[in-house]
Amino acid sequence: MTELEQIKQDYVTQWGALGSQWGINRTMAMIHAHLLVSPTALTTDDLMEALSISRGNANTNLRELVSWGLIRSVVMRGERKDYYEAEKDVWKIFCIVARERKRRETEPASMVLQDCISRSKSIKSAEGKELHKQLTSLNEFVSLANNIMEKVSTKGDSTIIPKILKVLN
Amino acid sequence: MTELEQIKQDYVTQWGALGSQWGINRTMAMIHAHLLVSPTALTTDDLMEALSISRGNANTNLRELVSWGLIRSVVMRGERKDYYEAEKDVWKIFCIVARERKRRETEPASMVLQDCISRSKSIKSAEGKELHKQLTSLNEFVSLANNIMEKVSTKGDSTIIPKILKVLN
DNA sequence: TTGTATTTTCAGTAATTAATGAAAATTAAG
DNA sequence: CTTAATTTTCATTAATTACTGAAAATACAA
Repeated sequence: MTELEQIKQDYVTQWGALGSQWGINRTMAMIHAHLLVSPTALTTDDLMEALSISRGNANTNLRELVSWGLIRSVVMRGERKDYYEAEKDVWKIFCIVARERKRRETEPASMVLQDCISRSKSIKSAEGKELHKQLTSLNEFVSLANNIMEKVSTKGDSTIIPKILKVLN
Repeated sequence: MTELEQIKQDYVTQWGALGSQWGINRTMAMIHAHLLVSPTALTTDDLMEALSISRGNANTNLRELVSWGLIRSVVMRGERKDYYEAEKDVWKIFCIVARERKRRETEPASMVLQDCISRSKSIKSAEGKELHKQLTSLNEFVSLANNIMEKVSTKGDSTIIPKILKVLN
């Protein structure tokens, strides 16, 4: 194994280990990492061999990555196998992650809160009013995060971030 | 069970179910949700009873929530039991979440990338140069997210968010 | 200091998620 | 249309995470 291959393998392995901190499974993170640094689109067989995983596992996680929008299927003329490549533009990755975070985290949370807020609205007791107030306050935070991610993920302009950083400084 | 109690229970249960999407376990999310809407600080026994969980489970998750900074232990005069309360200021919650996301997600990811970037720097092949380039690009994205979360979590001023939203619009 | 209250720990169990590998289903080439 | 390549599915197993409950450790009151 060359130094290059060792570096690549370490990167993919460690990236995979971090996956579970991000709420995705290790294999999905490893596949993504591998495709991110691959100069060419790869087949299921390529990935099975590179990562020592089963065909079923590869298939499941490739489909999940496609649903995230982080990778796409590529048609290769003259080939019957599906090829996959990763989205490599870091700005686009950023938007995808923000969008998916919104979809999987802040939107469902806000829906739960809104339901409980509307149900608690008509409760007259002091305790009920306090619950209503607290849930409303919490929903403001969640909606705010939702709003920020919505805006970030729909901005087609990578110059937006320097502007945000300017405000922060 | 009153309507109020039903709403509270639904909120806690559903919040708990969302926890696994956020990378925390269901019980930890439920404890946090319960403390967030509790008018008073609560004991381990209170939580055990309210959420039907074991003492060991309660202890483990309370300690984890304390390490996140989302709850704190409260000294009650004349009481031997530990009481816990949640941080209820939504702006502070926002900062805590940003800080912990940074600590658990973007910082470790950036460390992995930086290590691999420095190791790939001396590789002369075209493939090595391409790997170096792609890892560097990816690290820019991760460092950017890191930077934003650093700034957000250390700003002691809740007026910063309207400014960010203004830039986004 | 003793006894009891309280918290923490941890061996073992339970629950959930991830993965395998072979069969079923689908697709494409001849 | 047939055959083979390829992908998807799914029953089962494996791995990982979460939880229990009792014992150990710690803290506090008398």
